[in-house]
Amino acid sequence: MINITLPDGSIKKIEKNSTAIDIAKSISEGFARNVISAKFNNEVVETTTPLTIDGSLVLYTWKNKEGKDAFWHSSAHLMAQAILFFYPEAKLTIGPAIENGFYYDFDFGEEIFSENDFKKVEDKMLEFARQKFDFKLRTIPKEEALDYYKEKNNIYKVELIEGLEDGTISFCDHSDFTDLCRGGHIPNTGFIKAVKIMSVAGAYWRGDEKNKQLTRVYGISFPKQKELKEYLALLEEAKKRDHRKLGKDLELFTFSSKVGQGLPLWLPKGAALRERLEQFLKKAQKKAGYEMVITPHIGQKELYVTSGHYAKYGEDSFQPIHTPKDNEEFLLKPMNCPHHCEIFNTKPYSYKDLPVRFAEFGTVYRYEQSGELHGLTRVRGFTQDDAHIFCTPEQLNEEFKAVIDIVMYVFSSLGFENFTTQISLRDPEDKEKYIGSDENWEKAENAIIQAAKEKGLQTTIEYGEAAFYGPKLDFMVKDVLGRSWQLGTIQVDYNLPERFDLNYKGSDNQLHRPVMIHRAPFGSMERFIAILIEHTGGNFPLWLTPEQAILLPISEKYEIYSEKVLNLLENYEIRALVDSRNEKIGRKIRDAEINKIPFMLIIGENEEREGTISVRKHGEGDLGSFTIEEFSNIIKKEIEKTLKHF
RNA sequence: GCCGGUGUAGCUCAGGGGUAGAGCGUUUCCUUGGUAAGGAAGAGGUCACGGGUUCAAAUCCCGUCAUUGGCUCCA
Repeated sequence: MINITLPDGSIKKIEKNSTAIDIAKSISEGFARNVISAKFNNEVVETTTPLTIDGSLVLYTWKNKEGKDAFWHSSAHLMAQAILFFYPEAKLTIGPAIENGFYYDFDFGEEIFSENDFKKVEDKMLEFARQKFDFKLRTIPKEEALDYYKEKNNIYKVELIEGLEDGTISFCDHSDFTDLCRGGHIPNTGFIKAVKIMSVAGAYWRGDEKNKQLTRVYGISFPKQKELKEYLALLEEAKKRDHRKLGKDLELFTFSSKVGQGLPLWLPKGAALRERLEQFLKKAQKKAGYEMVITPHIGQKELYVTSGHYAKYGEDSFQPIHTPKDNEEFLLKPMNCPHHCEIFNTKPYSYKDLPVRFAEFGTVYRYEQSGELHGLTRVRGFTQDDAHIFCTPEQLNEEFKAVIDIVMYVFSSLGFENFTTQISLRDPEDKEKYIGSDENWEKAENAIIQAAKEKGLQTTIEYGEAAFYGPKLDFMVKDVLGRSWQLGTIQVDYNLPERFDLNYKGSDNQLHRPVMIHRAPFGSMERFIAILIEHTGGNFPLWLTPEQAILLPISEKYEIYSEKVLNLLENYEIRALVDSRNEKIGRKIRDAEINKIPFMLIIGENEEREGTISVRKHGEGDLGSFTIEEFSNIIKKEIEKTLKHF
């Protein structure tokens, strides 16, 4: 007998060689039918693995993340089986579960696998699934494993096995399919009731561009057909909030192939919205002691040689602009920091002058690979809400925390609650990618970790995500399709001050190096607005939205009164417009609702007589009649709810 | 940059080797109305661009551009 401890602390005495499923059955038959994955002593085991020693066991169902992982990973095996059925020569590589579903990377050789092939693979997967093949894990000697894949000419599996310890190598079999696999499967294929191949894409072997490109097939599967339907419906809903679609519908921005890819054109409504965002931040920054500066869009190549940007990105940037005169080379600015360093350099500073904070909405240009461009979230020309703080080492901690406060203020004012904070550090394995001394890097990294801790931020640490000149604290937010984007960023930099030979005079009458903080709460106006569109679904906060109200006269007879109301609203600084189309009121309301205008003001005989407006709120309905002044108070109060003072 | 997909009216999309289609929008006229679509008539397209195959190409093939799902990259 062995003792198995369950998560609630209870201990089950059971026969040696019992399995996770056996233990689940001893709890309840119904529960056992739903158990699809298990962890024993904190390691993933098969639900059919015989347990031979005392230990703690956690059982998982579809409702747990661990259960889903096992389900989807097993589905990847099933998909590989189906694909081998049609493409026996395809070579297997890896097939993990991911956040939503799974993928499997294949080397199809000369064959092309495309969308047209999805249906037959799905059907074959379901056909196999229904046969309820058990997933069986077996450990085999390294030599045997290598021979098996060498025989099949599968260099990928051979490479994987060569990196493994003998004795830890296992294969998973189901039906006639077998695959190198470390385990974590559902009991049998019968649990998989619904499958969908989502997409196909190229993916480099081991994520390295220099390696061969494999074909990655993405799929998702569910224990019930209904859940698949719901998932697909959810995806459809998400697509409706896509900023590229809403940006077009709401006339915020556009692109022109004549202007060039990745170069957004802001339409009047979008430009006005962006302007309001800028004013909002400028106001907060002014209170926080920032000074605005303005710098040109180009700079001499030499500037970027000094900063180190040229050595790092020169080849992969927009190439230098040449003037009619010989030997003059200018670069489109990819960053504002070198310009700001030169502003700092225009006069001597005492420690009493610091910190100095230069802010600029600086438009920068970066040559992003064409395949990377994406709506407003990844573009070639964009505007950073940039600022650089030059301070003494002693001031660094306080300054950094003050910047965190601004970022949090920005995020809360715009209703971003689902963000994560990530500390991006150097890749300790690849220090060549970065400039500066180990000592300074350590100081900078510790400064960020310390400040984030003092501010109580729940951070994750990502190695290799730092900028080449310094580590960062990044604020990450997801878009509608679940992709993660960096918005706000705060960076500590000991390197550029050195490269630009920045200094200040200390109380000891000696020259010292300032520390530099780069920061952008929005990140870029383009990306921030893109994510804001997706998070709000186009229903922007009232203070930001293009039109706050629309006047809907019942008929032409009330147009004069409507114009009068419009003027009054303007006096209260309410952004409004009139729908004077020859349409019935129902139609005007419908269109205003679709256009996501927060308030609809209906104007007819009664209102003209009483000197009022009938107010209808977007998504909510009729609120009743109000005077213009009362209505302006409604707007004012609603704005105050979201827009706090910094 | 790489691997797939897509490109037809302002928008959303159907079609597909032989006269270019729908809904919405837009224009004009009728209607003057009370909280999510009033009626009628009209205008609108070198089917992304350039080559090729063919008696004939929007349709098939090749290339380019743009766009899109990934990969790589992201100062």
